[in-house]
Amino acid sequence: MRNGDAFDPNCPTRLVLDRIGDKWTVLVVLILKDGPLRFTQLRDRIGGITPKVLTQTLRAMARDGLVTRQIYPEVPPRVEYSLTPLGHSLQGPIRAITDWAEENVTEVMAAREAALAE
Amino acid sequence: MRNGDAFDPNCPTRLVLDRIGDKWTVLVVLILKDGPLRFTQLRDRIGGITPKVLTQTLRAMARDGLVTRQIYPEVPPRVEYSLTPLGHSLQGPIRAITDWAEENVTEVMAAREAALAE
DNA sequence: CTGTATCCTCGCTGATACTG
DNA sequence: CAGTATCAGCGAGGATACAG
Repeated sequence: MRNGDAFDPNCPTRLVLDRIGDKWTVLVVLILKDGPLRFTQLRDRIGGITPKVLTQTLRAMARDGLVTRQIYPEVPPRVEYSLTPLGHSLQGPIRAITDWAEENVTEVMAAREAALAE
Repeated sequence: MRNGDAFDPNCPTRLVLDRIGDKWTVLVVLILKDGPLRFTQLRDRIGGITPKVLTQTLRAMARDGLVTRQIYPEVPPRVEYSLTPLGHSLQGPIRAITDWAEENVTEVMAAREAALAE
């Protein structure tokens, strides 16, 4: 099972890995962690993301129960996205990664330099 | 900086995220954690990976200092791959993810079911 | 404001075959 | 045994324009 976890798309590990591997998803989690934001706010904060891709990302996250989509029937229309408790809990694993990254980035970069020198 | 971490390819977080998002890299770490293996052994254990992709994965990991490539000048040739201490330490973040996945998979799956029902 | 609808390109993956 | 070479195909992702 440990061996097969990348081949079964239904494997929990694979599932989470695919989401965490997506840079937009990680960014959304980090940006939404302080409170709900509207579509345009998200877009501006992230910067460089097209509306299509942002929509895709948010839809996927909503499907998986990571964010909720709150629609206010006003004019002009307003939609707010916020993290669910599940989405908030994702910060744990993400933190583990960013911490590791900050701790070891110098070593990784050094390895790359060394590889280039060859 | 927290906002920009996905756009700068040199950002440590982005760097690690890209590697962890790659299913083959994660598998290699998990499989090599008990000791060195040869190219063919890795291929057989992983199953379903082509030599080209396995080579690409191992080269990338070697560049980043995650694995070492030990060549024994024998006939027939023998090459062993093993995790560096840095590679071993990657198990921490990976564990954080797999743990989260196993803990929350039911909730995620439930959210998906609910989304489908709509 | 909050998205959809197209189109297009690019990189990655896998299949297959071949070499030192 | 341990790769390299080559090619084809697919799908994600971005640019742009438009709609409710």
